[in-house]
Amino acid sequence: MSHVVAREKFQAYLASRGLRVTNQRLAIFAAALAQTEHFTAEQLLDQARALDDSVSRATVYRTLPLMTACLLLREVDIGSGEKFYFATSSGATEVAQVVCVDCHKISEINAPFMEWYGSTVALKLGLKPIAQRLQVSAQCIAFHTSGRCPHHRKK
Amino acid sequence: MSHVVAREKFQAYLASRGLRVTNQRLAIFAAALAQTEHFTAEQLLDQARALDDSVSRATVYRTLPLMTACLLLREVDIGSGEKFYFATSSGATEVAQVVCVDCHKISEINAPFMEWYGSTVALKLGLKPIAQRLQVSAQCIAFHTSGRCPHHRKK
DNA sequence: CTGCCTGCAAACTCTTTGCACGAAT
DNA sequence: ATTCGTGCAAAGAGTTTGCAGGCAG
Repeated sequence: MSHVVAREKFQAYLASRGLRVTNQRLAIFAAALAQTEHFTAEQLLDQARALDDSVSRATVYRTLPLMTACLLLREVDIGSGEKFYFATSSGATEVAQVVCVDCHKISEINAPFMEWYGSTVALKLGLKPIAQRLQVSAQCIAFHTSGRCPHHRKK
Repeated sequence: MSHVVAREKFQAYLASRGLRVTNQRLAIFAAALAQTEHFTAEQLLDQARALDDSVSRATVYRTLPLMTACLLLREVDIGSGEKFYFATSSGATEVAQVVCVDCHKISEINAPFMEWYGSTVALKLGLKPIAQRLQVSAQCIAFHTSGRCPHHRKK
């Protein structure tokens, strides 16, 4: 989805809810879409401040739910204490995450029959499936052989 | 796995690590295995205190990793802020969780090909798969039709 | 103008940790 | 005796929220 189309989608969502289009929300939106990897609220705050230094942490936390609600962002919780976010790419509706146990880098992959699986299994239990998530923990081959991961992060 | 077998497994694990078998650890162990649903650290603290009122919150948090390390408990993170635990039932190695979006009740189901899926997908990316988790969010049928869920929890 | 938005800082939740006492081996 | 375990309370991390002033519509 192009940046322009995404921005229209965001503004349309705000308008439909009677919410205002502020500079802070636009800066956070732009920073979020500019990321090439999964990011945390704190990382987004840094990036958004580079565009508009008046952006506060509170507004980032208040804007993230808006962007996930209109499907511009996907929230990913890998159980590490902090949540990650990533721009919803083109039409990929069924994705799973692969998390490197060493550097914690998150990759997304298509997971074709995940939805079918959730439906089958939930219906068997008398439930109406809403969503499903699949996460795979793995080691980079590089890490497995050399003991070091090429994408090491600080934390 | 019977209670007795499980306790032997726990004690063997402690012994193998040079850790001591204390009344508090045994109370926490017994309380954990007595649960019929997924539980939080706080709920376990209450139950363990019913068996031994000297058990502290810190010891619960220090004992949970021991019980998960020796595979007596499974840790389940549904992204709600707090972690849940559940006794590892008989031989079920491949399980997925179904979480009711209304009451947040967690059910476990067999997920036969989950491991195969993780392996396939991770290898395709040049990764060595370690573990995978699949979670399905769903509505109880009762909730879907009547708007109320039979297992409503307070929080 | 009106009422939603914002930044700030304090509050909150869950979990971890430092310390001095206590108990298992 | 030694050494590990424990309770307590404070610290920590991430996120949410109350409030008074600010800005979009």
